[in-house]
Amino acid sequence: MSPRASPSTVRRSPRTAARAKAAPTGLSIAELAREFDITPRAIRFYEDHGILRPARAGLRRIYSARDRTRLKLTLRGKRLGLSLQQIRELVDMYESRKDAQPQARRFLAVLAQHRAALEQQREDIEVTLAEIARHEAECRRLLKTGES
Amino acid sequence: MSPRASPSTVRRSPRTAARAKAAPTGLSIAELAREFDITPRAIRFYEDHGILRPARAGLRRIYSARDRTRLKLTLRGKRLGLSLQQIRELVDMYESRKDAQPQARRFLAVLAQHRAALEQQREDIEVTLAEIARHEAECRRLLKTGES
DNA sequence: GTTTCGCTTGACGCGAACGTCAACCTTGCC
DNA sequence: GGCAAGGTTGACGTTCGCGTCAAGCGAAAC
Repeated sequence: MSPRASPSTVRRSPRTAARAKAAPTGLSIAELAREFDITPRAIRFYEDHGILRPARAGLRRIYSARDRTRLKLTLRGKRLGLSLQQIRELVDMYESRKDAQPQARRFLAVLAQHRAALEQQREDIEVTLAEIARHEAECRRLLKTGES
Repeated sequence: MSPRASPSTVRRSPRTAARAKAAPTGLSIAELAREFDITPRAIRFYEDHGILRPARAGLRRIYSARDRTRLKLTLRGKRLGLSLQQIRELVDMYESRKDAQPQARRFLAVLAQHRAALEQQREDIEVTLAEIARHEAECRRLLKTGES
């Protein structure tokens, strides 16, 4: 495990801490990057693709709790193999008002698709884990019989 | 769902069928491609990266049942987000003799790593599926209350 | 005032995983 | 012999997801 900084352990440099006195809720890009163990470049890249829309103080980006949540969802999506486009669709929907009927119906359709994909993936994982278990057992058996 | 050909439904063109009379076990690249719903180019690409090593009849590639298995593992690995390098490592190990102790130990280490990754991924999937269920319920609730 | 730190916007580079196109070679049928 | 179907090897193009400079800016520290 790489030493990831927990949310409560976001290191602020002296400079940054001083500057953020009046806004304890907003994170700088570097702080956010450290918290999730990614590079600022990646975060800007996600913004370029419409996934994040941080507030600005002049030019500098300020990340809210909402942005943090979206980023968290983004990284989980990546671990599951989704493309940034798909991720954008999903997080947009998660936050969209679902009170309009056509929106809600479309939402349900997309959710159903993703659910199907995820269930397929879970199946793949179960099968692979079972295979791994078999190989591990076989391996250990061979190691034992081979010993003195 | 796209109309995938089942293994028992591998269409052979008249020409190909005639040519394969004497070797019912070997598949041509196009046949294999159809069976798994990928392009021949992809299959050759996997060969370039050491994942497949089909026999040859002259220049033409002939795929055995073993090759089919490796390809199947490959595609499952891809669905799980593995790189072709990782996939090669895995399928090589799956087929390697595990009777030599150092090999077996290394094998166990790699397996443990992959298992950890897969378990993390399964966790991600469970969480996401739960979220999806919540959103679906919410959505349907809103649709109902909104109706007449 | 100037240096420094953290950040900004381009712009180009890159590896992975193929798609696509060109040119050529066999095999088998007419 | 001729022709088409299927296959072969390059070689270059493309998309995705960033990495890596380069040049500049604004606020703080000296």
